Amino acid sequence: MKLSQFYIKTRRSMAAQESINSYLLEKAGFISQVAAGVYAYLPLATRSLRKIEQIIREEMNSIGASEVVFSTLQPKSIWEASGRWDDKNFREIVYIDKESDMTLGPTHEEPMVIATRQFIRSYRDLPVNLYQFQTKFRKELRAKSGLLRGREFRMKDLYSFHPDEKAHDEFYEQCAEAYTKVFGRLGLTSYRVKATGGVFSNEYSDEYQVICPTGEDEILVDHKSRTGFNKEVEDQLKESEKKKLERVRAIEVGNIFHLGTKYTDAFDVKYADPSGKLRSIYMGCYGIGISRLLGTLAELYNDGNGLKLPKQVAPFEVVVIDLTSTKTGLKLHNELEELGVEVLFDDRDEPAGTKLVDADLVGYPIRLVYSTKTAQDGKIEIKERANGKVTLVNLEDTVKSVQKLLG
RNA sequence: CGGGCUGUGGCGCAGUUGGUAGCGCGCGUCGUUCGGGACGACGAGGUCGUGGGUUCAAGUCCCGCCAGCCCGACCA
Repeated sequence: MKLSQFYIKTRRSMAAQESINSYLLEKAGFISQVAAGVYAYLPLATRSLRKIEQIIREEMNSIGASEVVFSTLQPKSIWEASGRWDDKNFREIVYIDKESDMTLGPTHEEPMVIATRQFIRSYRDLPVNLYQFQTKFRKELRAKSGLLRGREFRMKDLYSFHPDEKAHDEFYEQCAEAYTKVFGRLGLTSYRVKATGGVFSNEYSDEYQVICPTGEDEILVDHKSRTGFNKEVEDQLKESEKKKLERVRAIEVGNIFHLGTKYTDAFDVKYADPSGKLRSIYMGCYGIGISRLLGTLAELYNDGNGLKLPKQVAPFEVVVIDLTSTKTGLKLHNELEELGVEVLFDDRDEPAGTKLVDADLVGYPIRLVYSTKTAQDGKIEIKERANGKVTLVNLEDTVKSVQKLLG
């Protein structure tokens, strides 16, 4: 891909911002703010979000879930049926258009139950595991911290339906393992943290938290087992238990809930067991904040010069900068692209400094610079963004070296 | 929803005791440059968030509203 044909607009001057993730993502041209807690995802962010979603997609598919795309617009009747329409706490966070009696979906328990109930009549129809990538809307009283708490945000939400509690718990654990894998693949160390169920569930929930000093949650963790407790439930711990835990700030990147039969019973959905007896359906829901993950990664992977996103989520793997008047850089780019490497060629008519500064800002994991200096010895410079390591390799070995670095 | 701060060319900002708006970057043209956001010359670009009010005169003073940021409360 040539940079001139791809929309990357980095910013030279930016107002100082408290939030590192929105400052850097906006400066590097990933996002553009629309309103408090509302951002447009520009081409760079779009590519990163896709890569994050693909990793999640693979892990969700591997535990037997099917991807769907449900509607964002939801009629009032959906909420009335479950009784949530009259739940004041819940209603306060929902964008409602009173004229059409429609809402912008803040979550999808109800639509999932409604869409599946006619097909879940027998134990043979269970389990059902559906997930989607969706934009959610919630009236945050105070949007803040860039992508970490928005009023509009990307989310992966999975809903599962099971014949009994035991079956649900088994899937719940499978999903928990999948979540640990997802965050690991993204380059994050996640902690499974006990928390209250909030307005969604009367039971406990498990949150997936990533330690980050700028996070808004306070949790108590055990590093060895990668587990912990949210501050909101700490008074239920014994002093001796608390002593063993470290208190840290963190960002909640995912969570999983036991919903029990709350929603299925509300809609009176039952299935027939082998003896023909009608039974309640057990449900769970499992969320991952996609846009929040991008914010978290930006928050953790950066330095004074810009972003350092891990290669599995960086918008491109390699950038090629040719400071000579030859076609060497372009040819290299073409060759890498042929091989399936996500490579960008900076073909702008800009001074060297601009290209180098932008490369650091966007944070391409691998930067190739070909210049008259390196050309003298028939070499090219390879720089790794993550550790700043610079090596000079023979021009003909470039592709091999890049592939080695990309693993 | 309470408290604080801030709204001025595209972006970042300055604007004194009220006197009719300026700087840097970016942008356009030309030339010189080319390994860390180059340099020179010329040029384009602003109803100062918004609605009232005070005044001969308001970017500047007063009041309301809106928006953004931060703290708190709240929050899958």
